[in-house]
Amino acid sequence: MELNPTAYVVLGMLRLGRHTGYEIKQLVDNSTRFFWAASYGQIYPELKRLEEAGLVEGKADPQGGRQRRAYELTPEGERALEEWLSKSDDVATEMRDSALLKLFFADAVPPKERAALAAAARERHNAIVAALENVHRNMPADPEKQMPLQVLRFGLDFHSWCADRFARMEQELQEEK
Amino acid sequence: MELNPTAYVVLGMLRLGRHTGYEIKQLVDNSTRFFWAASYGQIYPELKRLEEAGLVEGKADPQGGRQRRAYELTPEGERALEEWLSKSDDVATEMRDSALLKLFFADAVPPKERAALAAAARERHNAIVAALENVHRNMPADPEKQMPLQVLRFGLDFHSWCADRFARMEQELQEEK
DNA sequence: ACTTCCATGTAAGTAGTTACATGATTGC
DNA sequence: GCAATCATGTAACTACTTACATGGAAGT
Repeated sequence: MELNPTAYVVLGMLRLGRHTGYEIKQLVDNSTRFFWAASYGQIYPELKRLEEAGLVEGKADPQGGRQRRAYELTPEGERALEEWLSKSDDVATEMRDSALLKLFFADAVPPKERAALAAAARERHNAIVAALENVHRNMPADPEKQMPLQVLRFGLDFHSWCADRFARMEQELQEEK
Repeated sequence: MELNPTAYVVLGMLRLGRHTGYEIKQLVDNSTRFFWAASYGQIYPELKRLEEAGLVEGKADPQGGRQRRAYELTPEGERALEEWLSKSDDVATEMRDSALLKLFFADAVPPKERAALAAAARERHNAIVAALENVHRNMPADPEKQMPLQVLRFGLDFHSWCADRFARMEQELQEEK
């Protein structure tokens, strides 16, 4: 059975504990969204598909009069996740960066505007660094969650580097005007 | 009129000269694809839309018996491109990286496999560096194309940095097994 | 009372990929 | 003669976003 990466996001989050679709969305927004986002429009249908496939199991779990459906991994779901994690041959990186796209074509505008584009990109990455630092602060230390921390550190270094590199580009573009 | 970034890829490539849809695809594959890819399935319909909107103009330009349609920017197309380039408030970065996704959930697999994931990511970025160096070698020096060179240098630094950072993560993961 | 949060879901639309069909030209 | 390249295009599909509808609970 072929699952897409978003399905594994759901499986992965459920491996960390029993959760509702709503909670999965919160978890994604506080962690993987920086390299793999997911919306309700993906998560809820995906949960349904995964349940039909027998990889997760949902149970009604109302809180008071509020409807709620909590899911957990089945043994098959756990197996599917581990199998996917063990394949290191299909790792792919895709980027869609409109800042780099604009800079690429920016010979068409005056040098001042080129520098402004680089500055905007720098600011964006700085904002992400701030957001990640916030995530870091609110992250409970859990020996079972070493890898999320590793990836978070990667993300911090990554966006810091990008901010610096765009700052350098900005400088170079300012000098040549 | 609202255009998507892919439309601006087409406009931007046409600003560099008169081209066919086929040629635009080649240009994209040798340059922007690392931060903004585009397939024939996007390019040809986009050219049609842009022509209807009066931003590009296509003329039949057969080579022998082989049909061919070459496009160039209209003054309105040039204006639309410059206007887009002058807005630095809508620059967005989106990443979809299945390597980071796997690493994020990799507490579920033994340390050895975690290190293998980091190694695979490192290799991927090294391959991109090699590809970009190749692009660099085949790039003609043209004072009108300073920004493509700036962006190419950014890309080289970027993927080199990623390769190094994944190498470091790999080491850390090997030590803790 | 009002707002915010918890919670589930879907419909419509946009974006993008893949695979295919077609056919001429060039180089070996 | 054959493979690769030039060239145009579309149909089917997958992925993803946005906006909406619905309603209970908690906080202020």
